[in-house]
Parts: sequence; C-alpha cells; structure tokens
Amino acid sequence: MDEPEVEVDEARDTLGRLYDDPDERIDELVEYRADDGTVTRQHAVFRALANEDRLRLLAALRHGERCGCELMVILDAPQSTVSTHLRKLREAGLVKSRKKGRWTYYRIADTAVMDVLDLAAAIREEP
Amino acid sequence: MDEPEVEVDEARDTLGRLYDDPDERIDELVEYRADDGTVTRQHAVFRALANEDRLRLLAALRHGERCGCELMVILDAPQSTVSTHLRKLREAGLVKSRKKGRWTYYRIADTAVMDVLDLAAAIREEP
DNA sequence: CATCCATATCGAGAAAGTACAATCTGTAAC
DNA sequence: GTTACAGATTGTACTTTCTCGATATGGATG
Repeated sequence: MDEPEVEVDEARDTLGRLYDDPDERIDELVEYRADDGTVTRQHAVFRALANEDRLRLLAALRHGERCGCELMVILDAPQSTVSTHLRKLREAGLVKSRKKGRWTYYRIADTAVMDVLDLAAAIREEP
Repeated sequence: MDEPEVEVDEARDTLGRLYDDPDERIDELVEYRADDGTVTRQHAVFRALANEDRLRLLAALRHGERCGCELMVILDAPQSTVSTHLRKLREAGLVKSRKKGRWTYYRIADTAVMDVLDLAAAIREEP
C-alpha cells in the first residue's frame, strides 16, 4: 500500500509550525480519510440529486407513482430529456420503475430519499 | 402569470389516451410542481455535495474542527484546490469557518449535514 | 405481421464544473 | 515597515454533465 505524498509534503512544514511532531500528526490526519466505498456511494447519490429537473421529478413523485408522459407535464420538457433524467435517478437507486404495457411507472425507491430531500431543504444558506 | 405550454402540448394527446379529460389532468399535475425556493435550496446543497473531494473534507470534519493546512493533508491536494472546495461548502451553508491569527478553522455547520451524508450512504444502488 | 405509440438510447454541440499555478490579502513577528 | 506565511482569489485549460433531435425498441392491436 503506497500513499501519495506529493501535496502532503507541501503541508508538512506548515504543520511543523502548528505541532511538535508533524509526521505523527500527518499519520493521525490520514486516519481521518473517509472510506472509499462510502464516498463513492454518496457521490453517486448527490450527483443524481444535483439537478433542478430531477429534484422536481422527485417532488412530484412524492404524491405517488407517475408514468413518463405525466412527468413530461411536470417538467415541461421533451420526452428524451425526461427519460434521461429518470434513468439517472433509477441508476442512483433513488426511484424504481415498473412497466405496464406501453407505459413505465416511476416511484420513489425509499423513504430515505424523502428524508434526504427534507434535510437538504432545511439547511440554511450562509448569511 | 403565463405558463409555458410548448412541451405540455406534446404530452396532451398521450394523456388523452390515459384519461377522459386531459386538460383537467394537466392542471392537476401542474399542482404537483415543486416550490421554486425549496428546489433552489436543495439544488445548492446537493451541488456542493456532488464532489468526492468535498465529501472527504466533510468526513474529516466529523472528527472535529480542522484548519486549512490540515485539510490539505486529508485531500493530498494543493492549497488553492482545497481552499476552493471549502469556499463552496461554506457558501452552501454546509460548513462554518472562524479565523484565528493566520489560520482559518472549519467545522460542519449543522448536524443535519451529517444526517444527509448518512442517509445518502444508506441508499442502495440499483441492482 | 404491420402499424401505432410510450419509452429508451444515441450523438453532438452547449453549458457547467474542476484543477491548479500564479497572484493577492491580511496577520504576526521581528 | 519589512518579511514570512496561511489562506483567498483569479485566470485558464481541462473534464463532466446537460439538452434534445433523431432513431431504436418493444408491447398492443388489428
């Protein structure tokens, strides 16, 4: 296991003025590095949520299951655009879909999704 | 108050095959459109969270307040890169900062931020 | 099996976001 | 006030994401 040390070296002299033993402190900080799997999963979720159209789709789906053509009305966007957004939401695990005949119905996959949306809306912008 | 109707018109004939009165249904769907302020706030938060480096910074800050030079070690990235990420997190209201002498210390702004991170990590990817 | 139709996918130009060297700013110590 | 230094900002090349027309796919119906 090799650790990249290029930028860490740049910071070492700065830490040397803050702490008696910079190397020990660096080892400690490296312990604080996040688990890769967790970061990857969070990143996938937040990337899917970082789009106003997709947030509007999720808001609409809180009222219950909807088919694609209904969601076109919600977004007032062309079919290919809506379909692409829904695919991203599905791939991120935020919505599930079921096919019935020619129609595809979408729904929110998990109540955790609504909780994330509510919490995000509650975080106040920096004044 | 004028409603854009370009794409809605494209969907009307489809809805006409699903419902007896497509226009009434469209009005109902338009009611489901999300509040603009809420979407804007969620979007700002999720945009700030949709980056692996910034997620790693937040993960490190869960262990407590850290100064910029310590966070360079966490990310193993140059100072300007780390500073830019921290600015975006601060502007989104996810972290707060305080200056002490030449150092700036960062901390997570609200426990809601940690809740959002935990919930996102718990959402399972589509199998 | 031909046709219609809801949805999915593809491809290319446009827009948004990112990385980082260079530079600027404000504080502290001399 | 000069120097040193932590951090912020800026400019620009680079990467990713978005949009949406065109086209493909697959179920339903005659």
